[in-house]
Amino acid sequence: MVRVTIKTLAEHVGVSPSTVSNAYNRPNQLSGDLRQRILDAAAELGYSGPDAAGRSLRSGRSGAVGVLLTESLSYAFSDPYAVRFLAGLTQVIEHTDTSIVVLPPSPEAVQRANLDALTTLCIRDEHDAAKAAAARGIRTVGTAVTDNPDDSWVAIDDREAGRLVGRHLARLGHRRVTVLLDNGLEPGTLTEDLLTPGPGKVGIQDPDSLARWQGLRETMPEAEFATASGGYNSYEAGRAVASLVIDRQDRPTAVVAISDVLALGFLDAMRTRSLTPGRDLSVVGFDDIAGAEAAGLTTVRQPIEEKGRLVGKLLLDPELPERQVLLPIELVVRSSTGPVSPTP
Amino acid sequence: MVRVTIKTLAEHVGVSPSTVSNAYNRPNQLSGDLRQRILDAAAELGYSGPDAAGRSLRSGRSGAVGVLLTESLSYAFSDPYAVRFLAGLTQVIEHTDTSIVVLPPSPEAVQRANLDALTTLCIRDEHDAAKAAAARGIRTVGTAVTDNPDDSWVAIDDREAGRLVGRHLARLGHRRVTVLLDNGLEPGTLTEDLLTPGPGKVGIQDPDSLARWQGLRETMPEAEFATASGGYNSYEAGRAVASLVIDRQDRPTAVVAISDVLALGFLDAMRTRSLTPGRDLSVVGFDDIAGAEAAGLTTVRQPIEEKGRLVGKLLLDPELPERQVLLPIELVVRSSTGPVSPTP
DNA sequence: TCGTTTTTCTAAATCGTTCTAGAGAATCGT
DNA sequence: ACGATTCTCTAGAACGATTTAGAAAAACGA
Repeated sequence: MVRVTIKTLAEHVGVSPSTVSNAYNRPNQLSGDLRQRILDAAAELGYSGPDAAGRSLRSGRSGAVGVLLTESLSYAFSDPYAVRFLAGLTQVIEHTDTSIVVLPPSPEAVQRANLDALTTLCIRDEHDAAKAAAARGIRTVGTAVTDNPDDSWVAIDDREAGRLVGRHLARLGHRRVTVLLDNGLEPGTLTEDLLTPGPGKVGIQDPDSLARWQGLRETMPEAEFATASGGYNSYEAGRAVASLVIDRQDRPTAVVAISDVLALGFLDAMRTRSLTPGRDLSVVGFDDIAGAEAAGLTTVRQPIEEKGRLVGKLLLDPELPERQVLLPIELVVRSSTGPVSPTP
Repeated sequence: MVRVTIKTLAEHVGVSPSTVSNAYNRPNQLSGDLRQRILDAAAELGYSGPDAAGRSLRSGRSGAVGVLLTESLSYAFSDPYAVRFLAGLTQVIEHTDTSIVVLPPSPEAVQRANLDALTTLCIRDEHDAAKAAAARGIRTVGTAVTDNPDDSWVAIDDREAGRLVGRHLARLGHRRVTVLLDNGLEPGTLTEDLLTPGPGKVGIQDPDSLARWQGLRETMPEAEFATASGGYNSYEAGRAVASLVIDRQDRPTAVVAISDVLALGFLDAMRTRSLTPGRDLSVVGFDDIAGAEAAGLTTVRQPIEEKGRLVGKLLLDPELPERQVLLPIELVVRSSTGPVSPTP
């Protein structure tokens, strides 16, 4: 079976390839009569419209925007934050004939994908795939604040988010804080302090997370920090890492997780041990995902879906006047935090 | 700024374009020394590898597989079934340098996307986008059973799923059943019976759903059926449609929802009205999504994630021997169904 | 009716890459 | 040392479409 191309079809109808192209792309450039004849012939020959590859090569557009997110692709659909963001993104994209390419975190894949623009989410700048994305020289919408006035991004003030948490905990009297990371360490590692930047500690977190830790630290100058890693950003990881934090002599009085999923997993582990959040141990998360309210988790809310929508708009239209958007955040205090209890 | 192409780079290094291409695609076709020189020059000129469009035009491959799902794209990330399926899909795809294109339900978008293969999910064959997908003549993996031995698909026996529910309800003594659809009707419509095929009733449901209704009907020959539509396949729709079903004189004794989300929303509405599922009204769903167990929903379980994984494998490798897979299903009886209570 | 505008269609160049076939140099086995 | 094999590299033709500039025909305005 020989492939039907625009040329084949043009010959069959007796017109030039340009005209067939116009029949599909610029209907008002030819008579309705001829256009219909072309479309009929197309149906007859089984031609289903211009080939995607040829079209995007010549036109320089592909009608797709990419999302590069998380260290691992399958988290894209299991992490509530990512799902929510994507839901917002799709809302603005779905009526535009543009499709969304979900990129695996591989430089080859990023290089290979047909895209008009892309956005990155929850990925460290140092990651090879992120570097590949930057190198492609494709239009990019970020989710973190940058200095460059040419960049476009939609972000929250992560440092301020950290400060909100820090002030809250300081006011409640907390001095011993353990921080829950999602990566950079072997799962189940607990170290004194990984937050202070130093040699060998760069790139441990994505820039957003780092800023949160800085804000936290800044507003709790008198506190001692420890660091625990669940290895991944998941409910399971939060639950698993709990044993390291809870079942030790110098248990902290507060735990701050880099994300709500991690915090929710941790809360679950506390429940198992019959510990009451907010009384025996205070727990804070970030983002305010769907389950946070039900679990009574104190967290810093950000408009995740709105973030996705705004990123979507910027991806679609690079000419938008508002190219750098800082979204509002808000500390939502629930039952998982409380004043530090007198040592038993 | 002039664009750097393979040709530019080749001239700069003093080799042929073919050689540059080989440097990227067939490293063992040239000396390591020359290859390194080419890569260095690329870095210097800011060339980040072969252009995606040119490459996919020439090679005939694009390194991407598409997913066409649901009538509306944003449901893709809010419907637990779709999310779970996608999670399975990504698991097998993420280590292959292949990306996943999420297609909006528009024929233009489907036509325009650069894809090697695609799969459809929860979409009626009659939908324009589905037709466009079929017309493209691209390799397709379906999620419904077909007769054609050349097709490849991963599916469950939807008719049998319906039968499992029907037998269960019949045994419990139910004779008045209302069926909850997700589309085909204005939201909030209640009709006598839309399941019997007939003129004007074709295409009301996707084929999978239709099969479920057939199985249900088949095993409940003595029951009377009514149909209610929430308009969409969502928790909200399930809750909204409840008023139509519950607050009327001839309330049914059992409600069968085409999906668990719909059923869960319905259960929520019952709770609001202080009705006890399984006693005042029996409710059944399909799929056994994450929330079903907690809600005590009787449902027909299918291995959603596994379905996604298998579809992914078939999308990647068309030569796979197992090209038609029927997955096992199982009726999971929980507290939302019970014997029909004597009329008060 | 005649110049002007609009409509309808086309020729030819181009987008950036990969592929096939093969040339020439280097290496190998004996 | 000679034919056979392997290693490097290249020329040139696709891949399938869109775009630009413009020709020919038709419609328009006065």
